[in-house]
Amino acid sequence: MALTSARTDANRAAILAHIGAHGATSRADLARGLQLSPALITKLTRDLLADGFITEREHSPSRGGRPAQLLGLATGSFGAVGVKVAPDHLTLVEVGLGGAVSRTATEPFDASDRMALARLTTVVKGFAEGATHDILLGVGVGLPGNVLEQSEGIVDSTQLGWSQVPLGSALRTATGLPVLIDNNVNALALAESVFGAGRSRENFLVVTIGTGIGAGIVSGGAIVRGQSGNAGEMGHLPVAEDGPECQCGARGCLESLIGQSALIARARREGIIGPDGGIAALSSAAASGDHAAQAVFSAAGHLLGRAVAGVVNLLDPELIVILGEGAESWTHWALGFEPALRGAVLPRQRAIEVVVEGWQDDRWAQGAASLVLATPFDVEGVSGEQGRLVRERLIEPASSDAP
Amino acid sequence: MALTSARTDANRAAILAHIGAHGATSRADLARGLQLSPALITKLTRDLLADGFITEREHSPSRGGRPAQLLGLATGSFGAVGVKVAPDHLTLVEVGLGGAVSRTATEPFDASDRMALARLTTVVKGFAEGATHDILLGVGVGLPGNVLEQSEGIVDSTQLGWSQVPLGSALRTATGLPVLIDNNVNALALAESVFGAGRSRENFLVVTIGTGIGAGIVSGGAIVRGQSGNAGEMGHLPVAEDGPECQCGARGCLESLIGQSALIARARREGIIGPDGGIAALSSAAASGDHAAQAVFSAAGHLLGRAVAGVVNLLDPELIVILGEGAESWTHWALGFEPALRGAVLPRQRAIEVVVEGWQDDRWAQGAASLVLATPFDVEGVSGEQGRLVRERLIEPASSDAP
DNA sequence: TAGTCTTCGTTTAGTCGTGAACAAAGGAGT
DNA sequence: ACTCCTTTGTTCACGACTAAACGAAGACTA
Repeated sequence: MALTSARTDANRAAILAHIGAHGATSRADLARGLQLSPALITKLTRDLLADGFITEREHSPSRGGRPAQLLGLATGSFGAVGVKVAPDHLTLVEVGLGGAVSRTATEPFDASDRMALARLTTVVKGFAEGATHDILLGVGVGLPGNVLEQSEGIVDSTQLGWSQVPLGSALRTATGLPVLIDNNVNALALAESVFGAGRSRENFLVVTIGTGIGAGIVSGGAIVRGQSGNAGEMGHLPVAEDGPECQCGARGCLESLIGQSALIARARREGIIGPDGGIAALSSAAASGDHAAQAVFSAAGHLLGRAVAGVVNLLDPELIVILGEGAESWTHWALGFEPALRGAVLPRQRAIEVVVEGWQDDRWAQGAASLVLATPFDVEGVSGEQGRLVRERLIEPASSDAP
Repeated sequence: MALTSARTDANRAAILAHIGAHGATSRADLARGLQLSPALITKLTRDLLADGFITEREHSPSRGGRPAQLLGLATGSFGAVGVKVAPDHLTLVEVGLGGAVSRTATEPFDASDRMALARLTTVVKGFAEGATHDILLGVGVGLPGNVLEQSEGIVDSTQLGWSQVPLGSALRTATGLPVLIDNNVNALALAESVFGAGRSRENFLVVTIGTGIGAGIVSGGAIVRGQSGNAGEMGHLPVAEDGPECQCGARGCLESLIGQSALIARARREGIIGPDGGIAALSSAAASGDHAAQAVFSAAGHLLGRAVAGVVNLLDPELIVILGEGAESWTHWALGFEPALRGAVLPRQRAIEVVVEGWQDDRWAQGAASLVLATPFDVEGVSGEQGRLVRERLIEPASSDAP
């Protein structure tokens, strides 16, 4: 290893992450993309080349001047693990620096079990040990709940029935890797921001349709977390003055009207599905042309559209990304959603872009992994101690000293 | 002037601004407050002392160690002008670095007049010429509308009937000062963040009750502006499915139900005020005990409370500041607002702090002035070219070269 | 076939900022 | 009085970063 100081060099990490995210890049583009001087890029890339983290590739054709020499990541080097924690299963992925998924796994899981934490650490440890990348930068975890202490990774989640669970430290000792934990919608928003439809967008909204309705808010390029990390609770926007009582205690919350259980209840009441039928039955009924089933979705879409319109008016985003298990039946949601959104939004926003992402279950896990991959971009060390550890691994992977 | 390079030194400006905002400060506190090393503080304060911008004051009593030497601003130095533009009048203030108002003026104004721009520049120029501070750092303007180009200061405002008005360049040439323009609610939120109830708060909401309903959103210490600077349009949250048609074209917007004209219309319909009565009549009726008038306000408060609850659930702030001409009758609004807010908000937010600020008309103008005073804090040069000019004036006020 | 232009990358000299060690100035216990 | 502790402020050596000048390598022009 070069004799650079042992301290974390954020810019070295930023260069590697940039190349990982954008592919092979010239020094000049790095300087522009990272807002650093060409001089510094020269120095840092020289070190990175000497240390074997990057290699010189072909020259890109000249655009009128000296042709650029591309720099690519040394192959097979860095990866990260992402874990999605759901009440009844775990989804794990391994991704490369560019966000590409190289390996996935799904494991049964019971979050309410007494041994849930032990089970989780075992599964993650086993998965991490089979890594296809030389170096894992860390483990990202997304879960329906919020993180009380980022540094310690203590977690609260009503959906999982967890209270003050020291998930972070448990995973850290089990794997020996830095662990970053966040709300799953925030993780998804981050993934969209770095790799997805939100790339190079500074202000957008990620709306998730699952059992409930969630929102990830990206404003000015940063995820809006709020005071205690609970921002994004779109499901509890009050939309109907005298609506049904919601779990949260209030009346007329969005979720109490168009959450999964509300849709199922209505479908049962109207005899569209049997008294034991679930959301899958309702979806397939709609898919096979049942008008009543389609009406359930489009009515929900209408309400969602009006609610999203309000949020759009409030936050002025340039893009809405719609995602989640519920988006499977989006064609039918859209019938109500589109006119309601366009009709209730302020005139200048009438043409706002809406992207519906095809649903893959490992997407959430990929989002969790991007918690790790995005840390090098964190200027302000939002990710704290664990983020610093990730950056350190990016520079001195194995604490090896000799060259 | 010292032989420091002519380029803008953000940290010098930050030191001056910090002392201005917090009063005389020790070097050690500066280092902590500005997140700079004591070594750098020593160097920079030495220069600032030599240049006569700050002076050494008394020692503060020891707290167990060496007593701190306080540094204060050289008296009578820096100020800024704030202008609030309303359809029918202008409010101007001159404030010191700490935000204290030293001079105010109100001028009649007709925004729809052909000569409005000329009138505005004349008034501002005259006001700036009577400055009580040695050096004016710049002019801040708050108006109901949005700024298309910060650098050029081109302004759109439906409320003022302005389209693409080059307000910034006009004021700049008239006064020779840097000019910063922003939406008035954003300016207010900034003022709250720097000098008001939001000081040292990272996430809060400013709700304004005027002719319409506005919101300023501060998240992570920064003002949420959205893609095109139009964030904060809380008045157009859809709240009633089949509400009256709003100016914006949609149905059931919050503003169409509890905006000033809606309240007046209802009061007239119910005979609380005469067919020519305005909001003042309604307010005084409520103040003098008219139960029907009070009911109008509390019903509006109920709707506002539910809407704010939704925003609180969405953004997870720690504080709500309520402000505006309409807040005069807040005692009656509160009757509906408080239970609606506490009832519709998620349990963990039930005790969220609500601050109602006494109304002074020059508060908006003070907010506008804080656009200028806050620029030194801008790390990322959000305020752009004009912000840079403000910082330059903070360091080399009069372009004088000899010491 | 030069000459000019554009873009890329490197070198050099100097500025900005930090950590660490240290001097200064008081309080508190013995 | 003496020592120990805490906090303040300074000095010094060093790393991070940049601006500016320059060399390199192609395209375009005439």
